[in-house]
Amino acid sequence: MLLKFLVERYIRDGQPVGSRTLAKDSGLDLSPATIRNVMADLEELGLVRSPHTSAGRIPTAKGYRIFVDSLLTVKPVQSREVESIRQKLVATGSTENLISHASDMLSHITALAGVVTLPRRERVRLQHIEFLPLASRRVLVILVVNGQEVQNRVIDTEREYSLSELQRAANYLNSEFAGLELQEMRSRLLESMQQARDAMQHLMQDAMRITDQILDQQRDDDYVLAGQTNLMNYAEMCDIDKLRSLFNAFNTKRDILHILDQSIHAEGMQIFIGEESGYEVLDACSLVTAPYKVDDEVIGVLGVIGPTRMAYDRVIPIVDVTAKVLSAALRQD
Amino acid sequence: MLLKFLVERYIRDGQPVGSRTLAKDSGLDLSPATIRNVMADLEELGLVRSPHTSAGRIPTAKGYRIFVDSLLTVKPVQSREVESIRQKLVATGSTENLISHASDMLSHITALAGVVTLPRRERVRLQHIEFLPLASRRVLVILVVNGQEVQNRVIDTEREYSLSELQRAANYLNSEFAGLELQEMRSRLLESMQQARDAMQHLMQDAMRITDQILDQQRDDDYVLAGQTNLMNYAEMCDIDKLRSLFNAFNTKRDILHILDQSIHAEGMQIFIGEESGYEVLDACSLVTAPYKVDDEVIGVLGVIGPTRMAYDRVIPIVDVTAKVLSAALRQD
DNA sequence: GTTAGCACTCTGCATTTGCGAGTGCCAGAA
DNA sequence: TTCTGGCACTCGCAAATGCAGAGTGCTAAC
Repeated sequence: MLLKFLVERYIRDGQPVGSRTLAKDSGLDLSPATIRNVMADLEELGLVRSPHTSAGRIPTAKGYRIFVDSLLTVKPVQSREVESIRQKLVATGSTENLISHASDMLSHITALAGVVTLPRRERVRLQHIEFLPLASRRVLVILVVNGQEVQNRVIDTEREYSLSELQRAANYLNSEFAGLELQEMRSRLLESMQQARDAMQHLMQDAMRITDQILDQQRDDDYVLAGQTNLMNYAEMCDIDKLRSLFNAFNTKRDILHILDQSIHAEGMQIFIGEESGYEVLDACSLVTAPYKVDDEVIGVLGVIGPTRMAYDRVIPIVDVTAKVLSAALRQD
Repeated sequence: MLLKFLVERYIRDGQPVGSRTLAKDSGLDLSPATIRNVMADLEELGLVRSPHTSAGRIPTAKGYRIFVDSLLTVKPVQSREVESIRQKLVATGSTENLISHASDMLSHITALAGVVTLPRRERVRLQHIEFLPLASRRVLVILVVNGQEVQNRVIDTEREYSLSELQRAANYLNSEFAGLELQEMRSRLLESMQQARDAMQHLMQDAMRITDQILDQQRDDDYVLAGQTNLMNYAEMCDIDKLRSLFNAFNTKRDILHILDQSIHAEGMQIFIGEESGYEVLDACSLVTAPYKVDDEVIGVLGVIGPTRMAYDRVIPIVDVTAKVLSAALRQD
């Protein structure tokens, strides 16, 4: 297929590619004229376009799509790259560092921007809860969930609680609910509160509010971005206005998260090319993502953002293995 | 002083300013020719320079310096702006959010990039400590310090501890050291360990390692940046290479932190103009900073980064009040 | 179906040209 | 002494021009 060579060539050096170069370089033994005819067909199909009448053709998003879906032969990842990813990640301690290192690795190896969402676990398992009195009527709640994640919130309580009251409450919750999921705890707590209304009523309500907050927060999650500046290297980004709105989108996070959200639900790798994402700022960009999981449950997604003209054959497997390595690293702890 | 009008004019519209415009617009009743003579003098003093023979003059860093030091008349901050800062910050809960909101406000109001270092308290006061067993020989240590800051670390212990052992240890530490500074705790702990060597020996050692870590971490601090994209609006930033290295510096943080560090030690506001900062990436930038404090102790610094050609008369007071408001907001909790 | 050839179009680049803004300097006025 | 008007000069910028190169579409022949 001629499209393949055209896309490869364009990816390689970013210039519109014409019939002559293609004839010489593609290995196919065809004259420029024939190629011109074929290219005219491709243009009619909407797979390529010419930026102006007498320049070569460049692939459209649709063209890239076909290329990626059916023409692409991926390059296996250098085993030494895999090793460097693995080592970097395995050595890392906390979950948060793990995520940001993964993002770094992605951006370094691909020379694009790396992005990794924070892991979101469907099942948040309470391990330990602790109330600590601050000033009057303010209580610090510390929650340990999922092994070693610590969350904390300050709540304003309705009345003042003594230290021993708080301890009793915490003891109760710990003995009763440790090991359970927050969801579960929430409903059971609600139940038992309806039966007996005791002095802790309000405090328990507050505790519930916190669990709600935490469950909520799990939802509107976040991501870690690295190597944005890599994107400035690409010629198609020379337009400062485009660049600004892209960076703004990175900061706002909302739109980007929305796209990443789509790929977390679709099992397997996902590739958004140019305008496919539906967001104007990403028109000139592609996004290659792969979900990562723990215990066979998808808990996040990682990937890279770069110009549509990225080296898919190299990037795709890199994203893939990084997801696998990250999954493995997360399982460990 | 003529320099004043020149700088003001240049700040206003970014064009090299010539003798004619200055003669007409400065209010001084002088002919262009006179002004030309004066400007020649200024150039000799190194306060202005002409980008090429027949363009007007633009201020040098030295020129800006004199301008801000002795010629500047600051505009009082709009009281409604002060109010919006105050409201935004007072409504905020956690310290971390406070910092990032402050940064946001700075960047919004000035239309430059806002930067705020995380507060670093010399005295870290232990409020509560808690050990939680994870897997075998791994213990999660939760430290509450300074009112409501929660820190946590996982440590690998030498041997396995039972839940009750851990609780005893925590109880001991809490009853003995709560309210003390970590430094103090550290030395006392060391002392008592040399006297009696008990079963907890190792655990205590580990606890101490943690306090060390936390004290360390206080040192290599961090900052929150907002509105970087604002900088892309300025003509002097059109050069994509400059822009990239600037953004890289933002990401690396090291150099920026170093500069911010200088201003944390210098009481009062600090202004770095262009190459004064000593870092090449900031050649075309100025940095206006003010320290913020709690209980009369400087614990951080905030400011804005923008082109040398920024509206100092507006920016300086804004940075000033933001520092004050942030200080006040931090005192509250 | 493929190829060669031809006329045509468009861009990129360098060169030229003119204009305007601004300067430096000098001689004369206050 | 200090300021001003005038004049020649210098540059940069922008528009105009011309040219070479790359690429196309089309048609006619293989």
